[in-house]
Amino acid sequence: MDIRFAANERVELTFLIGRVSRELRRRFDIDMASLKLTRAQWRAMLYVFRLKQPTQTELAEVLELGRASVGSLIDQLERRGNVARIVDEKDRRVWRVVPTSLASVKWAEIDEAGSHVATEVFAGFTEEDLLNVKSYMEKVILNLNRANEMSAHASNKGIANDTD
Amino acid sequence: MDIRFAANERVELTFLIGRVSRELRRRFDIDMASLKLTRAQWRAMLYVFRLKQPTQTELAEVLELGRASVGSLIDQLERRGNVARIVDEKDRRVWRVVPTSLASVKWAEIDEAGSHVATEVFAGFTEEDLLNVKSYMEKVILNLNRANEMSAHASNKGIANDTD
DNA sequence: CACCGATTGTAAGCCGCCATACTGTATCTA
DNA sequence: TAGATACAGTATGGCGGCTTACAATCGGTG
Repeated sequence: MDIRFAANERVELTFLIGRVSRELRRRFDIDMASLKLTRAQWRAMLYVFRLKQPTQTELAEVLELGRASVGSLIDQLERRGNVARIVDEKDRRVWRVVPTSLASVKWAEIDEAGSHVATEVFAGFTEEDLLNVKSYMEKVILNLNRANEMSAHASNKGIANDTD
Repeated sequence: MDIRFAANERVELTFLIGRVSRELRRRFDIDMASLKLTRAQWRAMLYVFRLKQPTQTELAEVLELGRASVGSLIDQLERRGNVARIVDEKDRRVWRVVPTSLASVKWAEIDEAGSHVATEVFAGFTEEDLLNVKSYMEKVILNLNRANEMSAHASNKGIANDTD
């Protein structure tokens, strides 16, 4: 087998993944526009319902976002009447995030919108394909984590000089 | 085969792709920090070298970005001395983008940085795996395009009402 | 109790990307 | 030749996400 996947094509492949990600977000945003939600907001709502009164930090963890990002996401959702912040009795530092009754009523509809897009996006994929995609993506994440650890060590110990 | 990939899991899969994309960019950015380039800038440079004096619009096409995004990318690269804008003799509307001699000298090194990351990211992937990833991603793009066309038609003709 | 370190959330400012609206130039056509 | 139309690039402002720095609070330890 000849080298069809030279470094160059691997680079292109990372760009392709980026492109998929961007277009995916765009499609979600379009489909959810009628619900007045962006994909990021929709996703936050998803976990607000799942977690039952999560703190913002808890949300940040499951969403894999920074606390600051989640904070502004909640701001948006609060302004539009989708969630409310309620105080925690036991810890005055934290806000607990809850859906408004309005959002609860509309949730079935909102949830449906997500399923619709996801089904559309993977049209023609078999179960096996989906599992493959998942495991490929997870493997990339693992490789990235390993790389991050390595560069962290290198800078800690002053090893570095890989490209010099 | 039971339904392991319900709509819910398909949604999660789109999130996973987004996460991969974000972490990919982060890793590129870290590796290229020593070269004073972000991934987006690096990528623009790649095509500046490949295309030989492209216009900004041509760059926008190959990069699959909007013209405005490319404009500001070129601004950054120009400020840091990586590219220059030269006038087109035949059409006074356009700028042709060329690498500076400084960038040309460093290009081999810069190019290497990209290969390094891409190799790291796909460590443990066989040729077949890489081809699979590529074709899965392309299929998603196709599905997205089809969805976009459909919703465009629907809104043109006032059909819509898919989710109602 | 007093203090110190860890933790929650906010503020400010950056990057990457987008869409929209605008300027200036080119080109086609009457 | 004038006027409409198309096209290149810029300006502006928005979203999504990040980092860094900070205030308030909690919790442990002396």
